[in-house]
Amino acid sequence: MNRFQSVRGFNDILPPDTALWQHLHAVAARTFAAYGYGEIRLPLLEQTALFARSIGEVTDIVEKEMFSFQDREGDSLSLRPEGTASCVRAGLEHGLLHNQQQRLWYAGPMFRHERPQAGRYRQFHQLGAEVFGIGGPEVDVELIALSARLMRDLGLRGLTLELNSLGSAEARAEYRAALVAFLERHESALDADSRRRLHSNPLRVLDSKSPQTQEILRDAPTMMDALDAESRAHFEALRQGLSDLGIAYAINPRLVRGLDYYGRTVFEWTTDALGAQGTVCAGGRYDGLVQQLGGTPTPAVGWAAGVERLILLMKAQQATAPDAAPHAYLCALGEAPQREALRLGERLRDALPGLRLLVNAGGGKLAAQLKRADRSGARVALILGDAELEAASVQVKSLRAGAEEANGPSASAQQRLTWAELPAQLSGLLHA
RNA sequence: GUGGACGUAGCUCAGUUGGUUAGAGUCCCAGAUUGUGAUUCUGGUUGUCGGGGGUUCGAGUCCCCUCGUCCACCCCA
Repeated sequence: MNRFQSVRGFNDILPPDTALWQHLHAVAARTFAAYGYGEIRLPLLEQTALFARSIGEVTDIVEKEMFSFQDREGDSLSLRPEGTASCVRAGLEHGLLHNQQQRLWYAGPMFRHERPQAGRYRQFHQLGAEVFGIGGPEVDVELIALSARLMRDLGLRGLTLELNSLGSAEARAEYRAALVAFLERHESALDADSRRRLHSNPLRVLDSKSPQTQEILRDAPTMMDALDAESRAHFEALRQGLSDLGIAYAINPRLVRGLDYYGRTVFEWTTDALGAQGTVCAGGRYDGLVQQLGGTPTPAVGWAAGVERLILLMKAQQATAPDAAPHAYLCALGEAPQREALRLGERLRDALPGLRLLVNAGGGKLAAQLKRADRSGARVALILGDAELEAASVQVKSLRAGAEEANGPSASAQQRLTWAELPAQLSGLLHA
């Protein structure tokens, strides 16, 4: 028997995990709304050239990680590896960026052909925010504050905010030259990966994990020292703004980005609870990208968070999602009661919006039904047999007797109610 | 892409130096007890031992290939 398997790195998300995902999205939507951000929904497929132009031709993402293919017309298309490029493209295409300020957020799957690992998948999900048309450091502060609130409201703890500035394009070019000159003097002592990056993407040498390379970097020039006056002022204002809001941060002069479009502010929320995939949310300023994609110069900042990693952290820290178990479980004994149970169920749902009612559809003995009711997490079982049907009533039996049992053998509460009395009794469950 | 560990019932795992018909717990189902759900007892279902090939009289166990998971590198959210 040759059963199908899901494609490597493309995962199913099942209950009860989906409850965590729903909770995360609900909290995110609420948080973005609290800051006046509008949701933008973008396609999964774009022209390959869009990503090559925005992310950078020589980045690993574009060189070897995109799912690219030719469609029937021979156009080269790619599944999006990130959201910012599409967001800018859509903004330009619909005039959203024309002399305007925009606060946008998005959520959805992204695709990168990497070797899967915990917290790293080929289809993964990001939650992102982008602000266009505001160049001042206050927006950087706002975006970081938003991300901080989001993670706090998800119940996450122990995250570190790292901060750096990559300066203006000119300052960065000068710094890059200085860094390359420095590293070339120590080239023979660098690890192989760093030697390879020395000429393709020298800034990435800064976050090399090789201890030997980090040793050499101790004496390397830093971007901080090379900052242009304007970027320096921007960075100072950002630091001040974060302090004003009581948001703690650590300056990490080695913090760089893998995507080419970033400049000035860059930041990352990291954790040590997730092994090698410790970055949970990252972003920065990318004032040059809109122009690079054919628009007029437009300042922009944004960040993206890895949903799988947030979920992993929520689980590790036992963050809880709101209880989604049914409030009540309706057991029906026999044919006529079973038909009536479906009708009664509809009436109860009409009467009590928000009620989570599971009607047993499988039939079976009462003992078995009660067992299922118990397992479902419901707080009460409603029992409908022929006798009850006759009297237009049900027996209401409370489950979840764990607390009672601790206090000794108490007969669990059971009472008989008419259908008319039910809604009033059950409404208490909605607010318990 | 590189290196390493690991794949045995739905889940967690045991399976001795290769040796009959592959096991436990849990879950699920049925029955008994019970107060109609917990508990207890009895019985039952479930596996091409990830897949393919090889060595052998004989492979879950050894070898090769392959797929998958995990860890680190790499990359990044």
